[in-house]
Amino acid sequence: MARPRAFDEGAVLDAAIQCFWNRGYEATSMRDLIARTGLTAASLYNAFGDKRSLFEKALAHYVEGRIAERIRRCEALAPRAGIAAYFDEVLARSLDDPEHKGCMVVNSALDVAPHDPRLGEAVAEVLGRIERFFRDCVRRGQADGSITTAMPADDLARHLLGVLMGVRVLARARPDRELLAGAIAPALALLDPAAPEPDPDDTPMISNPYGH
Amino acid sequence: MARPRAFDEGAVLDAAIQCFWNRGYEATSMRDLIARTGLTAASLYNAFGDKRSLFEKALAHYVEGRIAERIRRCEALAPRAGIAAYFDEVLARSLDDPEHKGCMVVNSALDVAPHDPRLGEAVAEVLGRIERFFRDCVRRGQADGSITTAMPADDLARHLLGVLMGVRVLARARPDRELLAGAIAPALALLDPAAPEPDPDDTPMISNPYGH
DNA sequence: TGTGTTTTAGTTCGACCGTTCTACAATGCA
DNA sequence: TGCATTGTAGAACGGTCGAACTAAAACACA
Repeated sequence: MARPRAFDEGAVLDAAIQCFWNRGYEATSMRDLIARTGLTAASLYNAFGDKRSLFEKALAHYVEGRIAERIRRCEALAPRAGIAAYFDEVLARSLDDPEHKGCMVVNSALDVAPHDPRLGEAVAEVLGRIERFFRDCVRRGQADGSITTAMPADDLARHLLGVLMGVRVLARARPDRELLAGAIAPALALLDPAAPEPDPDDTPMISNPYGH
Repeated sequence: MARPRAFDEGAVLDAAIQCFWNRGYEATSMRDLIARTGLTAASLYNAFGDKRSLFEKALAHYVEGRIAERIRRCEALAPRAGIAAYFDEVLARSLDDPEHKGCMVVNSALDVAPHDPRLGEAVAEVLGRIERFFRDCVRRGQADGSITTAMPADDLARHLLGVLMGVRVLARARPDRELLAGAIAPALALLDPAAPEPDPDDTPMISNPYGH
Protein backbone atom coordinates (compact mmCIF):
# COMPACT_ATOMS: atom_id res chain seq x y z
CA MET A 1 0.00 0.00 0.00
CA ALA A 2 1.33 3.34 -0.89
CA ARG A 3 0.63 6.31 -3.03
CA PRO A 4 -2.54 5.75 -5.05
CA ARG A 5 -2.80 6.32 -8.78
CA ALA A 6 -3.36 9.99 -9.51
CA PHE A 7 -4.96 9.50 -12.95
CA ASP A 8 -8.10 7.79 -14.11
CA GLU A 9 -7.23 4.72 -16.16
CA GLY A 10 -10.37 5.01 -18.23
CA ALA A 11 -9.65 8.60 -19.13
CA VAL A 12 -6.09 7.73 -20.12
CA LEU A 13 -7.35 4.89 -22.30
CA ASP A 14 -9.85 7.27 -23.88
CA ALA A 15 -7.02 9.63 -24.74
CA ALA A 16 -4.98 6.77 -26.15
CA ILE A 17 -8.00 5.70 -28.18
CA GLN A 18 -8.17 9.14 -29.75
CA CYS A 19 -4.56 8.81 -30.93
CA PHE A 20 -4.74 5.25 -32.23
CA TRP A 21 -8.19 5.71 -33.70
CA ASN A 22 -7.24 8.73 -35.71
CA ARG A 23 -3.75 7.91 -36.94
CA GLY A 24 -3.44 4.15 -36.58
CA TYR A 25 -0.96 2.11 -34.61
CA GLU A 26 2.26 2.66 -36.54
CA ALA A 27 1.74 6.36 -37.11
CA THR A 28 1.10 7.00 -33.42
CA SER A 29 4.29 7.48 -31.42
CA MET A 30 4.76 7.10 -27.70
CA ARG A 31 5.45 10.83 -27.63
CA ASP A 32 2.03 11.45 -29.18
CA LEU A 33 0.49 9.29 -26.48
CA ILE A 34 2.46 11.05 -23.74
CA ALA A 35 1.34 14.45 -25.00
CA ARG A 36 -2.30 13.39 -25.39
CA THR A 37 -2.68 11.52 -22.13
CA GLY A 38 -0.82 14.17 -20.16
CA LEU A 39 1.18 11.71 -18.12
CA THR A 40 4.76 10.65 -18.49
CA ALA A 41 6.43 7.78 -20.24
CA ALA A 42 7.25 6.03 -17.01
CA SER A 43 3.66 6.23 -15.81
CA LEU A 44 2.37 4.94 -19.11
CA TYR A 45 4.77 2.02 -19.20
CA ASN A 46 4.17 1.26 -15.57
CA ALA A 47 0.41 1.22 -15.86
CA PHE A 48 -0.12 -0.31 -19.31
CA GLY A 49 3.09 -2.00 -20.41
CA ASP A 50 4.58 -1.38 -23.81
CA LYS A 51 2.99 0.34 -26.78
CA ARG A 52 1.42 -2.78 -28.21
CA SER A 53 -0.08 -3.70 -24.87
CA LEU A 54 -1.45 -0.19 -24.47
CA PHE A 55 -3.04 -0.47 -27.88
CA GLU A 56 -4.62 -3.77 -26.94
CA LYS A 57 -6.11 -2.30 -23.76
CA ALA A 58 -7.28 0.81 -25.60
CA LEU A 59 -8.97 -1.34 -28.23
CA ALA A 60 -10.69 -3.43 -25.59
CA HIS A 61 -11.83 -0.27 -23.83
CA TYR A 62 -13.16 1.05 -27.13
CA VAL A 63 -15.06 -2.15 -27.83
CA GLU A 64 -16.65 -2.25 -24.41
CA GLY A 65 -17.44 1.43 -24.27
CA ARG A 66 -18.79 1.89 -27.76
CA ILE A 67 -19.67 -1.29 -29.59
CA ALA A 68 -20.84 -3.56 -26.81
CA GLU A 69 -22.75 -0.68 -25.35
CA ARG A 70 -24.46 0.01 -28.67
CA ILE A 71 -25.35 -3.64 -29.12
CA ARG A 72 -26.82 -3.74 -25.65
CA ARG A 73 -28.93 -0.71 -26.42
CA CYS A 74 -30.15 -1.98 -29.79
CA GLU A 75 -30.93 -5.53 -28.81
CA ALA A 76 -33.45 -4.18 -26.34
CA LEU A 77 -35.55 -2.90 -29.25
CA ALA A 78 -37.82 -4.81 -31.59
CA PRO A 79 -35.66 -6.86 -34.00
CA ARG A 80 -36.20 -4.84 -37.15
CA ALA A 81 -36.01 -1.55 -35.22
CA GLY A 82 -32.84 -2.68 -33.47
CA ILE A 83 -31.05 -3.24 -36.76
CA ALA A 84 -32.25 0.10 -38.12
CA ALA A 85 -31.23 1.85 -34.93
CA TYR A 86 -27.77 0.35 -35.08
CA PHE A 87 -27.20 1.67 -38.58
CA ASP A 88 -28.81 5.01 -37.78
CA GLU A 89 -26.40 5.47 -34.92
CA VAL A 90 -23.38 4.48 -36.98
CA LEU A 91 -24.51 6.83 -39.72
CA ALA A 92 -24.99 9.71 -37.31
CA ARG A 93 -21.67 9.18 -35.59
CA SER A 94 -19.84 8.81 -38.88
CA LEU A 95 -21.18 12.11 -40.18
CA ASP A 96 -20.81 13.96 -36.88
CA ASP A 97 -17.15 13.21 -36.47
CA PRO A 98 -15.15 16.07 -38.00
CA GLU A 99 -12.05 13.89 -38.11
CA HIS A 100 -13.75 11.10 -40.01
CA LYS A 101 -12.10 8.42 -37.95
CA GLY A 102 -14.56 5.70 -38.93
CA CYS A 103 -14.48 2.73 -36.58
CA MET A 104 -11.38 1.89 -34.60
CA VAL A 105 -12.04 -1.83 -34.91
CA VAL A 106 -12.36 -1.64 -38.69
CA ASN A 107 -9.25 0.50 -38.94
CA SER A 108 -7.38 -1.96 -36.76
CA ALA A 109 -8.70 -4.88 -38.76
CA LEU A 110 -6.84 -3.67 -41.81
CA ASP A 111 -3.87 -2.11 -40.12
CA VAL A 112 -2.47 -4.19 -37.28
CA ALA A 113 -4.70 -7.22 -36.84
CA PRO A 114 -3.31 -9.17 -39.83
CA HIS A 115 0.20 -9.04 -38.42
CA ASP A 116 -0.57 -9.66 -34.78
CA PRO A 117 -2.36 -12.90 -33.93
CA ARG A 118 -3.67 -11.69 -30.58
CA LEU A 119 -5.09 -8.50 -32.02
CA GLY A 120 -6.39 -10.41 -35.00
CA GLU A 121 -8.29 -12.68 -32.68
CA ALA A 122 -9.65 -9.75 -30.71
CA VAL A 123 -10.90 -8.09 -33.89
CA ALA A 124 -12.42 -11.31 -35.21
CA GLU A 125 -14.14 -11.79 -31.89
CA VAL A 126 -15.74 -8.34 -32.06
CA LEU A 127 -16.90 -8.96 -35.61
CA GLY A 128 -18.40 -12.21 -34.39
CA ARG A 129 -20.29 -10.37 -31.67
CA ILE A 130 -21.74 -7.90 -34.13
CA GLU A 131 -22.64 -10.69 -36.52
CA ARG A 132 -24.34 -12.56 -33.68
CA PHE A 133 -26.31 -9.46 -32.76
CA PHE A 134 -27.53 -9.14 -36.34
CA ARG A 135 -28.33 -12.83 -36.57
CA ASP A 136 -30.35 -12.80 -33.38
CA CYS A 137 -32.28 -9.77 -34.60
CA VAL A 138 -32.97 -11.40 -37.96
CA ARG A 139 -34.08 -14.66 -36.37
CA ARG A 140 -36.42 -12.89 -34.00
CA GLY A 141 -37.71 -10.76 -36.86
CA GLN A 142 -38.30 -13.77 -39.02
CA ALA A 143 -40.17 -15.40 -36.18
CA ASP A 144 -42.49 -12.44 -35.62
CA GLY A 145 -42.89 -11.73 -39.33
CA SER A 146 -41.17 -8.35 -39.41
CA ILE A 147 -38.23 -9.66 -41.45
CA THR A 148 -38.29 -11.63 -44.68
CA THR A 149 -37.75 -15.37 -44.64
CA ALA A 150 -36.76 -15.37 -48.30
CA MET A 151 -33.12 -15.63 -47.31
CA PRO A 152 -31.39 -17.54 -44.51
CA ALA A 153 -30.87 -15.56 -41.32
CA ASP A 154 -27.16 -16.40 -41.41
CA ASP A 155 -26.69 -14.80 -44.80
CA LEU A 156 -28.72 -11.75 -43.91
CA ALA A 157 -26.60 -11.29 -40.79
CA ARG A 158 -23.39 -11.67 -42.79
CA HIS A 159 -24.69 -9.19 -45.30
CA LEU A 160 -25.51 -6.65 -42.62
CA LEU A 161 -22.08 -7.11 -41.13
CA GLY A 162 -20.53 -6.56 -44.54
CA VAL A 163 -22.55 -3.42 -45.15
CA LEU A 164 -21.57 -2.13 -41.73
CA MET A 165 -17.88 -2.64 -42.51
CA GLY A 166 -18.34 -0.97 -45.87
CA VAL A 167 -20.06 2.03 -44.38
CA ARG A 168 -17.19 2.46 -41.94
CA VAL A 169 -14.71 2.41 -44.80
CA LEU A 170 -16.70 4.91 -46.84
CA ALA A 171 -17.17 7.07 -43.77
CA ARG A 172 -13.42 7.51 -43.62
CA ALA A 173 -12.76 7.85 -47.33
CA ARG A 174 -15.81 9.77 -48.51
CA PRO A 175 -17.92 10.95 -45.57
CA ASP A 176 -20.98 12.00 -47.51
CA ARG A 177 -24.51 11.61 -46.17
CA GLU A 178 -26.03 10.62 -49.48
CA LEU A 179 -23.39 7.97 -50.06
CA LEU A 180 -23.60 6.42 -46.61
CA ALA A 181 -27.38 6.57 -46.33
CA GLY A 182 -27.69 5.22 -49.86
CA ALA A 183 -25.43 2.32 -49.05
CA ILE A 184 -27.49 1.42 -46.00
CA ALA A 185 -31.04 1.90 -47.29
CA PRO A 186 -31.15 -1.13 -49.65
CA ALA A 187 -29.84 -3.39 -46.91
CA LEU A 188 -32.75 -2.41 -44.67
CA ALA A 189 -35.26 -2.65 -47.52
CA LEU A 190 -33.95 -6.13 -48.15
CA LEU A 191 -35.17 -7.16 -44.72
CA ASP A 192 -38.78 -6.34 -45.49
CA PRO A 193 -40.99 -9.37 -45.88
CA ALA A 194 -42.22 -10.01 -49.41
CA ALA A 195 -45.52 -8.47 -50.50
CA PRO A 196 -48.65 -10.23 -49.14
CA GLU A 197 -48.11 -13.91 -49.82
CA PRO A 198 -50.83 -16.11 -51.25
CA ASP A 199 -50.32 -18.43 -48.28
CA PRO A 200 -53.13 -17.44 -45.88
CA ASP A 201 -51.95 -18.95 -42.62
CA ASP A 202 -48.55 -17.89 -41.29
CA THR A 203 -49.24 -14.34 -42.38
CA PRO A 204 -47.06 -11.83 -40.50
CA MET A 205 -48.93 -10.03 -37.75
CA ILE A 206 -47.24 -6.77 -38.60
CA SER A 207 -47.40 -5.52 -42.16
CA ASN A 208 -44.74 -2.92 -42.81
CA PRO A 209 -44.81 -0.39 -45.64
CA TYR A 210 -42.14 -0.13 -48.31
CA GLY A 211 -40.18 2.99 -49.01
CA HIS A 212 -36.94 4.03 -47.43
CA MET B 1 22.00 9.07 -74.71
CA ALA B 2 23.55 7.42 -71.76
CA ARG B 3 23.12 4.23 -69.92
CA PRO B 4 19.55 2.98 -70.17
CA ARG B 5 17.52 1.88 -67.20
CA ALA B 6 18.41 -1.71 -66.33
CA PHE B 7 15.15 -2.50 -64.52
CA ASP B 8 11.54 -2.62 -65.60
CA GLU B 9 9.59 0.14 -63.91
CA GLY B 10 6.42 -1.90 -63.91
CA ALA B 11 8.09 -4.84 -62.22
CA VAL B 12 9.59 -2.56 -59.58
CA LEU B 13 6.21 -1.00 -58.92
CA ASP B 14 4.72 -4.47 -58.64
CA ALA B 15 7.31 -5.35 -56.02
CA ALA B 16 6.61 -2.11 -54.16
CA ILE B 17 2.90 -2.90 -54.32
CA GLN B 18 3.52 -6.23 -52.60
CA CYS B 19 5.22 -4.43 -49.72
CA PHE B 20 2.72 -1.62 -49.27
CA TRP B 21 -0.27 -3.84 -49.90
CA ASN B 22 0.70 -6.34 -47.27
CA ARG B 23 2.04 -4.19 -44.48
CA GLY B 24 0.71 -0.70 -45.18
CA TYR B 25 2.56 2.53 -45.72
CA GLU B 26 3.99 3.25 -42.30
CA ALA B 27 5.06 -0.29 -41.55
CA THR B 28 6.95 -0.56 -44.84
CA SER B 29 10.47 0.84 -44.65
CA MET B 30 12.64 1.99 -47.51
CA ARG B 31 14.91 -0.92 -46.61
CA ASP B 32 12.01 -3.33 -47.13
CA LEU B 33 11.41 -1.78 -50.52
CA ILE B 34 15.09 -1.98 -51.40
CA ALA B 35 15.21 -5.65 -50.47
CA ARG B 36 11.99 -6.51 -52.30
CA THR B 37 12.66 -4.57 -55.50
CA GLY B 38 16.27 -5.69 -55.66
CA LEU B 39 17.61 -2.31 -56.60
CA THR B 40 19.36 0.23 -54.46
CA ALA B 41 18.23 3.24 -52.54
CA ALA B 42 19.76 5.66 -55.01
CA SER B 43 18.05 3.97 -57.93
CA LEU B 44 14.71 4.00 -56.17
CA TYR B 45 14.97 7.63 -55.18
CA ASN B 46 16.20 8.58 -58.60
CA ALA B 47 13.44 6.80 -60.46
CA PHE B 48 10.44 7.37 -58.18
CA GLY B 49 11.27 10.18 -55.79
CA ASP B 50 10.71 9.80 -52.06
CA LYS B 51 8.77 7.10 -50.24
CA ARG B 52 5.44 8.88 -50.42
CA SER B 53 5.80 9.48 -54.12
CA LEU B 54 6.72 5.85 -54.66
CA PHE B 55 3.60 4.83 -52.78
CA GLU B 56 1.49 7.12 -54.92
CA LYS B 57 2.88 5.61 -58.11
CA ALA B 58 2.51 2.09 -56.80
CA LEU B 59 -1.11 2.75 -55.87
CA ALA B 60 -1.83 4.19 -59.32
CA HIS B 61 -0.17 1.16 -60.89
CA TYR B 62 -2.29 -1.11 -58.73
CA VAL B 63 -5.49 0.69 -59.67
CA GLU B 64 -4.76 0.58 -63.38
CA GLY B 65 -3.54 -2.97 -63.38
CA ARG B 66 -6.18 -4.54 -61.17
CA ILE B 67 -9.27 -2.44 -60.62
CA ALA B 68 -9.62 -0.56 -63.88
CA GLU B 69 -8.82 -3.75 -65.70
CA ARG B 70 -11.52 -5.65 -63.81
CA ILE B 71 -14.07 -2.94 -64.47
CA ARG B 72 -13.24 -3.00 -68.16
CA ARG B 73 -13.73 -6.75 -68.23
CA CYS B 74 -17.01 -6.71 -66.34
CA GLU B 75 -18.66 -3.81 -68.08
CA ALA B 76 -18.42 -5.77 -71.31
CA LEU B 77 -20.90 -8.30 -69.87
CA ALA B 78 -24.65 -8.03 -69.50
CA PRO B 79 -25.41 -5.63 -66.62
CA ARG B 80 -26.59 -8.11 -64.03
CA ALA B 81 -23.89 -10.60 -65.03
CA GLY B 82 -21.23 -7.90 -64.90
CA ILE B 83 -22.05 -7.07 -61.29
CA ALA B 84 -22.09 -10.74 -60.33
CA ALA B 85 -18.80 -11.34 -62.16
CA TYR B 86 -17.18 -8.43 -60.33
CA PHE B 87 -18.11 -9.86 -56.95
CA ASP B 88 -17.23 -13.39 -57.99
CA GLU B 89 -13.77 -12.25 -58.94
CA VAL B 90 -13.26 -10.31 -55.74
CA LEU B 91 -14.45 -13.30 -53.76
CA ALA B 92 -12.13 -15.68 -55.58
CA ARG B 93 -9.11 -13.41 -55.24
CA SER B 94 -9.83 -12.73 -51.58
CA LEU B 95 -9.93 -16.43 -50.77
CA ASP B 96 -7.00 -17.38 -52.99
CA ASP B 97 -4.59 -14.96 -51.41
CA PRO B 98 -2.71 -16.78 -48.66
CA GLU B 99 -1.61 -13.45 -47.18
CA HIS B 100 -5.16 -12.08 -46.96
CA LYS B 101 -4.10 -8.67 -48.17
CA GLY B 102 -7.59 -7.60 -49.13
CA CYS B 103 -7.64 -4.62 -51.47
CA MET B 104 -4.78 -2.16 -51.49
CA VAL B 105 -7.14 0.74 -52.16
CA VAL B 106 -9.35 -0.14 -49.21
CA ASN B 107 -6.34 -0.60 -46.97
CA SER B 108 -4.97 2.75 -48.09
CA ALA B 109 -8.36 4.38 -47.63
CA LEU B 110 -8.18 3.72 -43.91
CA ASP B 111 -4.45 4.01 -43.43
CA VAL B 112 -2.90 6.90 -45.29
CA ALA B 113 -5.61 8.57 -47.34
CA PRO B 114 -7.21 10.44 -44.43
CA HIS B 115 -3.94 12.20 -43.64
CA ASP B 116 -2.74 12.93 -47.14
CA PRO B 117 -5.03 15.06 -49.30
CA ARG B 118 -3.52 13.89 -52.59
CA LEU B 119 -3.84 10.23 -51.70
CA GLY B 120 -7.26 10.85 -50.25
CA GLU B 121 -8.35 12.30 -53.56
CA ALA B 122 -6.86 9.40 -55.47
CA VAL B 123 -8.70 6.89 -53.30
CA ALA B 124 -11.98 8.81 -53.53
CA GLU B 125 -11.56 8.92 -57.29
CA VAL B 126 -11.17 5.16 -57.51
CA LEU B 127 -14.22 4.63 -55.32
CA GLY B 128 -16.07 6.96 -57.64
CA ARG B 129 -15.05 4.90 -60.64
CA ILE B 130 -16.29 1.69 -59.04
CA GLU B 131 -19.51 3.36 -57.97
CA ARG B 132 -20.01 4.62 -61.53
CA PHE B 133 -19.43 1.14 -62.89
CA PHE B 134 -22.10 -0.24 -60.57
CA ARG B 135 -24.50 2.59 -61.39
CA ASP B 136 -24.11 2.11 -65.12
CA CYS B 137 -24.75 -1.60 -64.72
CA VAL B 138 -27.82 -0.99 -62.58
CA ARG B 139 -29.23 1.58 -64.99
CA ARG B 140 -28.74 -0.68 -67.95
CA GLY B 141 -30.23 -3.56 -66.00
CA GLN B 142 -33.21 -1.52 -64.97
CA ALA B 143 -33.72 -0.53 -68.60
CA ASP B 144 -33.67 -4.09 -69.89
CA GLY B 145 -35.66 -5.46 -66.95
CA SER B 146 -32.94 -7.63 -65.46
CA ILE B 147 -32.63 -5.46 -62.36
CA THR B 148 -35.34 -4.23 -60.02
CA THR B 149 -36.67 -0.70 -60.30
CA ALA B 150 -37.99 -0.80 -56.75
CA MET B 151 -35.01 1.24 -55.62
CA PRO B 152 -33.15 4.13 -57.24
CA ALA B 153 -30.12 3.11 -59.29
CA ASP B 154 -27.98 5.55 -57.31
CA ASP B 155 -28.78 3.86 -54.01
CA LEU B 156 -28.29 0.38 -55.40
CA ALA B 157 -24.89 1.42 -56.73
CA ARG B 158 -23.94 2.94 -53.40
CA HIS B 159 -25.06 -0.21 -51.67
CA LEU B 160 -23.00 -2.42 -53.95
CA LEU B 161 -19.99 -0.20 -53.35
CA GLY B 162 -20.54 -0.49 -49.62
CA VAL B 163 -20.82 -4.25 -49.76
CA LEU B 164 -17.67 -4.42 -51.83
CA MET B 165 -15.75 -2.39 -49.26
CA GLY B 166 -17.16 -4.55 -46.49
CA VAL B 167 -16.14 -7.75 -48.22
CA ARG B 168 -12.62 -6.43 -48.56
CA VAL B 169 -12.47 -5.67 -44.86
CA LEU B 170 -13.82 -9.09 -43.90
CA ALA B 171 -11.46 -10.72 -46.37
CA ARG B 172 -8.58 -9.35 -44.35
CA ALA B 173 -9.98 -9.90 -40.89
CA ARG B 174 -11.89 -13.16 -41.29
CA PRO B 175 -11.18 -14.73 -44.70
CA ASP B 176 -13.89 -17.36 -44.65
CA ARG B 177 -15.78 -18.43 -47.76
CA GLU B 178 -19.13 -18.76 -46.02
CA LEU B 179 -18.84 -15.33 -44.48
CA LEU B 180 -17.81 -13.54 -47.66
CA ALA B 181 -20.21 -15.38 -49.95
CA GLY B 182 -23.00 -14.89 -47.42
CA ALA B 183 -22.33 -11.18 -47.28
CA ILE B 184 -22.49 -10.89 -51.05
CA ALA B 185 -25.47 -13.13 -51.87
CA PRO B 186 -28.22 -10.90 -50.45
CA ALA B 187 -26.84 -7.91 -52.33
CA LEU B 188 -27.19 -9.77 -55.60
CA ALA B 189 -30.62 -11.13 -54.67
CA LEU B 190 -31.67 -7.58 -53.94
CA LEU B 191 -31.11 -6.73 -57.60
CA ASP B 192 -33.69 -9.20 -58.81
CA PRO B 193 -36.85 -7.64 -60.15
CA ALA B 194 -39.93 -8.17 -57.99
CA ALA B 195 -42.12 -11.19 -58.63
CA PRO B 196 -44.52 -10.79 -61.59
CA GLU B 197 -46.27 -7.49 -60.97
CA PRO B 198 -50.00 -7.06 -61.35
CA ASP B 199 -49.25 -4.18 -63.70
CA PRO B 200 -49.56 -5.78 -67.16
CA ASP B 201 -47.69 -3.29 -69.36
CA ASP B 202 -44.08 -2.51 -68.52
CA THR B 203 -43.48 -6.11 -67.59
CA PRO B 204 -39.78 -7.03 -67.73
CA MET B 205 -38.86 -8.99 -70.85
CA ILE B 206 -36.64 -11.31 -68.91
CA SER B 207 -37.98 -13.00 -65.84
CA ASN B 208 -35.24 -14.36 -63.64
CA PRO B 209 -35.59 -17.02 -61.00
CA TYR B 210 -35.00 -16.39 -57.33
CA GLY B 211 -32.45 -18.34 -55.36
CA HIS B 212 -28.88 -17.34 -54.64
C1' DT C 1 38.08 5.55 -78.58
C1' DG C 2 36.88 9.27 -75.90
C1' DT C 3 33.05 11.85 -73.53
C1' DG C 4 29.23 12.56 -70.81
C1' DT C 5 25.47 10.78 -68.37
C1' DT C 6 23.23 7.47 -65.46
C1' DT C 7 23.27 3.53 -62.87
C1' DT C 8 25.19 0.99 -59.05
C1' DA C 9 26.95 -0.07 -54.32
C1' DG C 10 27.95 1.45 -49.71
C1' DT C 11 28.33 4.78 -46.40
C1' DT C 12 26.73 8.37 -43.72
C1' DC C 13 23.62 11.75 -41.78
C1' DG C 14 20.43 13.85 -38.48
C1' DA C 15 15.95 12.83 -36.66
C1' DC C 16 12.94 10.16 -34.36
C1' DC C 17 11.57 5.65 -32.61
C1' DG C 18 10.21 2.66 -28.33
C1' DT C 19 12.09 1.94 -24.13
C1' DT C 20 14.73 2.35 -19.79
C1' DC C 21 17.15 4.70 -16.11
C1' DT C 22 17.93 7.90 -12.41
C1' DA C 23 16.42 11.10 -9.08
C1' DC C 24 12.84 12.80 -6.50
C1' DA C 25 8.05 13.82 -4.71
C1' DA C 26 3.93 11.91 -2.70
C1' DT C 27 1.44 8.79 -0.03
C1' DG C 28 -0.50 4.99 3.53
C1' DC C 29 0.68 2.37 7.40
C1' DA C 30 3.49 1.12 11.71
C1' DT D 1 7.10 10.51 12.75
C1' DG D 2 9.76 7.21 10.03
C1' DC D 3 9.63 3.88 6.28
C1' DA D 4 8.49 1.27 2.46
C1' DT D 5 6.32 1.80 -1.76
C1' DT D 6 4.67 3.87 -5.88
C1' DG D 7 3.99 7.70 -8.39
C1' DT D 8 6.24 11.62 -11.32
C1' DA D 9 9.66 14.08 -14.20
C1' DG D 10 12.99 14.34 -17.64
C1' DA D 11 17.23 12.81 -19.54
C1' DA D 12 19.36 9.25 -22.00
C1' DC D 13 19.88 4.74 -24.51
C1' DG D 14 20.57 1.89 -28.66
C1' DG D 15 18.31 1.21 -32.85
C1' DT D 16 16.05 2.26 -37.10
C1' DC D 17 13.99 5.55 -39.97
C1' DG D 18 14.00 8.34 -44.62
C1' DA D 19 17.17 10.60 -47.21
C1' DA D 20 21.56 12.27 -49.16
C1' DC D 21 26.25 11.69 -50.49
C1' DT D 22 30.61 9.61 -52.67
C1' DA D 23 32.91 6.93 -55.95
C1' DA D 24 33.23 3.58 -59.25
C1' DA D 25 31.13 0.90 -63.05
C1' DA D 26 28.16 0.65 -67.35
C1' DC D 27 26.61 2.28 -71.30
C1' DA D 28 25.24 5.34 -75.81
C1' DC D 29 26.82 8.35 -78.73
C1' DA D 30 30.33 11.34 -81.30
